[in-house]
Amino acid sequence: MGRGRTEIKRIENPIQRQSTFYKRRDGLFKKARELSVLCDADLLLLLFSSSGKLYQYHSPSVASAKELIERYEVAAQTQIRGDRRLERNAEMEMVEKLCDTLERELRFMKVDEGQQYSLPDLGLLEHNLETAIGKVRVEMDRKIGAQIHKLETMVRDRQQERYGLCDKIARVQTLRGMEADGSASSTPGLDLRLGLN
Amino acid sequence: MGRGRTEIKRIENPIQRQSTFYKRRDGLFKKARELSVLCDADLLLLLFSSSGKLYQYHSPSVASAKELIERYEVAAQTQIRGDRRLERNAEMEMVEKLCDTLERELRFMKVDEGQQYSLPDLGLLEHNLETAIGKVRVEMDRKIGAQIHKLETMVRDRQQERYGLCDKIARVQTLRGMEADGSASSTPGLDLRLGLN
DNA sequence: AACTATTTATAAGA
DNA sequence: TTCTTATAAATAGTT
Repeated sequence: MGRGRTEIKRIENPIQRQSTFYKRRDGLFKKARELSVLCDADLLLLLFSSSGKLYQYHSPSVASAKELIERYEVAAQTQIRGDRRLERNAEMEMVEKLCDTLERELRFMKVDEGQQYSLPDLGLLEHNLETAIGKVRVEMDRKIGAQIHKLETMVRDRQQERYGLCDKIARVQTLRGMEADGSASSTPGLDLRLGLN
Repeated sequence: MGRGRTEIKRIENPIQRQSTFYKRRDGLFKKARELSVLCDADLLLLLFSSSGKLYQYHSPSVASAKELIERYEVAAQTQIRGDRRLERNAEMEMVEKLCDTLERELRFMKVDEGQQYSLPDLGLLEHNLETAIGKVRVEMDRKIGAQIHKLETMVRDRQQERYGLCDKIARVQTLRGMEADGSASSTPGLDLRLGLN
């Protein structure tokens, strides 16, 4: 649109890129709103400009972006059924499938007034459901463990970096002798800048 | 665009709504791609049709929707700083802030060759970081606990429903006498339909 | 799915 | 930024 055909590739001129970003961002948000209203669809649009600033839009029908993200996470798992990474989410999926099936079975039984299935069958269902939940718990523990491990690694890395610097400082101080003794116990400026109290 | 001005309100005719949904969805995705390429922006578009089907688009520059969602969660917290629900995520934010600050401090020290801060200050940083991580762990445990509780409630509800049905079955069987004795131990049809083995 | 008459978006210019 | 305008692009109604 506009004067002259536009090639779709990165705009190198930063002024022009910024201008185009504003115009097309507004256009995209408008189109998003129209689609959600016209077709009764829920939608979330997260947009990070090249400078890292966040712009977001979500359809008025949903309360928050978080709500749609949660819905997405459920739906995405269903969508990748058959994918190779399925294994990682197999337990979660199994619980969902089980609940669905159970619901369907129970509905069916209600219609037929208990003539179809025996108590042992129901017991089997119950047992399988409990097994699945056990697996979900193990998986959750595993994931939490991984996250904690990641954090610990992060801290360790920082510590190592710090120790390296401490060595440097010590060497510098040794070279200079012991003229600066009272200044080592507290540096309020740092505390203030860190804002930790 | 198109013949006749379009009012932006829900299309009541389902056929027309569906048709419009497809056309505008394609248009929106195209615009999204163009914006991300032209302006070097990262974006994520989650779209749920009125029937609940998920469509998604994310700019080629990011590996997955999950990646952008995580980035969003960080950015959104910064955005709602001052909001009341801040408290719930205070620990997470604190760790991030700490890491940022630490990085900045360390960079500064490198430039000034260890003349600015003492070892005790660095020890304080280290201690604070460890405290923050402890808090993060507690929060993670709390969240996991809540999820497990939710699942347990779900299972309990299902069990109650089942037990109610079992009573019904028992009553029906009692009324009929004991003519059906061999059929209670296994019902392969159910197993097959459940697909649990 | 395709076709077009129109409306709408926007690139360039001011 | 913001507005204006010439023109490209999207799409509503239709087949």
